[in-house]
Amino acid sequence: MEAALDNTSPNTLVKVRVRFAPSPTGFLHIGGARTALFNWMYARCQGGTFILRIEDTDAERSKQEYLEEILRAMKWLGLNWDEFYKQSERFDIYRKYAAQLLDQGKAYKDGEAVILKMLPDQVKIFDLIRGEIKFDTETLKDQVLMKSDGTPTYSFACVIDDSLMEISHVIRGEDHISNTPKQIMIYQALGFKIPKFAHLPLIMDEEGGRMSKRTGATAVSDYQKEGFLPEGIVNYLMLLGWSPGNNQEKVSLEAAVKKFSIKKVNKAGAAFSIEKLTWLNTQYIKEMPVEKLTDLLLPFLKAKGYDENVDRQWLEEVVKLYRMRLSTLLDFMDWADYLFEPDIKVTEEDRVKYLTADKKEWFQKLADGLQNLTKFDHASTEEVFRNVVGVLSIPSGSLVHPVRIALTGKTIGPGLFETMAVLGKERTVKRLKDAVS
RNA sequence: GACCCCAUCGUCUAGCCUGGUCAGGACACAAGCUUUUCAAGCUUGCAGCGCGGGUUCAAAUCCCGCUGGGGUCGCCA
Repeated sequence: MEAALDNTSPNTLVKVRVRFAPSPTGFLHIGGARTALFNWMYARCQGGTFILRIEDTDAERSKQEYLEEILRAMKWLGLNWDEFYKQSERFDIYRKYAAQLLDQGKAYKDGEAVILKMLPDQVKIFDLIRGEIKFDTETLKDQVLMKSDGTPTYSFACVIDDSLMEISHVIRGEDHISNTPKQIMIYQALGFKIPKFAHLPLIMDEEGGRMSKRTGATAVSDYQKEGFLPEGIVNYLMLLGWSPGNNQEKVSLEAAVKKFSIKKVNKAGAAFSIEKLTWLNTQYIKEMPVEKLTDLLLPFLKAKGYDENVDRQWLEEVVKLYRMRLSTLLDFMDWADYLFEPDIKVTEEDRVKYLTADKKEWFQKLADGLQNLTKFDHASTEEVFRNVVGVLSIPSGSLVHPVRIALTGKTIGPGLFETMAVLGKERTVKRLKDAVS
């Protein structure tokens, strides 16, 4: 159905086969993840095949560590692949075709290198997103196909693999547009069928410049470490250059696949906004079941050096208390530090403002009342608190804030009585007594 | 510099193909409500078709130019 629409010759129904072809010379970049995502969505919405092809022809720069990192990030994002190839295992194939072009006189040797003669031509490529793009190959230099060391160049290996793997649509970043005419010449020399192309707009940094580590995190793994959820990242990335329509912003991968259309992808580059990503992440955290959220938080607790083997039920109570105010998983560590650290941290400013000498008596009264409780929950602690406030004839606010500081070290946070409940009687009483010296 | 791509609120976008809807939504920002604080939530507000020519009764939408931005010019991928 849709497959026929994306095809220039409507009579032949082409099976959709797309690929994401990262080079393991670095971590999976957020821009690479977007390219992978769009390829994945196109494959899935067309009932096609998504291929992961590792372009590791450069033995010097390719690292096993990076390869593993890329695979891990792809899985984490939920971008599963149907077929997997490594170019380093296919060198014989590239050599064979290089020899063929040499035999046919279409390429020549320069030392050990094999070079393709460029013929003056007008090439047109059909881009699903941009329409027809015309190039004049006259200005193109002869292209190196095989390097002196016997390994193929990017374009040569790419063309051969795309052909042999029967890639129907080459979906890649806009930075590859200028490579396309060169590759077309290789397709033609080889007598291969030319696939359709779709060049995605580039992702820019917040200022509209080129995305780099200088202006923010670029590796998918960095965002994971910062506590972003794959759902949030994927959702944000798909919104960069595409819209599901109906004014929808929050869209799951499954829902997006149902609506995806490569032709609706924008042509203009998009600036990456960490704030919108963060907002989406907040939405996913809020709707996440407490149990699952708690699971996801455990590795962060461990990384922070906090004891992750605490009572599970208690931990879930804490998570419940903070889940509505988390933008990232990492935020939880800041909120809940007072529950894991032996001592609270109070700024000098807050100490002077809230923990004044006159609070000593108030805190003592409150501590005494709380000490007598057998059941230490929201209702019972509040009852004691109201009582103390009544006896002292002070507005409750004048005690609430100092107490929050004394217990958590923070001026902000959830309701005071829920806070007391998770802190527990022993620590609550102790911190009240120790607060003012 | 050459070649190529692009252009709607500060940002992401809908609308453009098949001209005629107060140019719609979201993030951010501001205000209000709520409230023991901070968030969250709800309500409201602010803000845009880069410029200049055409074509047309009518242009964000079609055409041309300009300007601006981006990309590529490796025996890296």
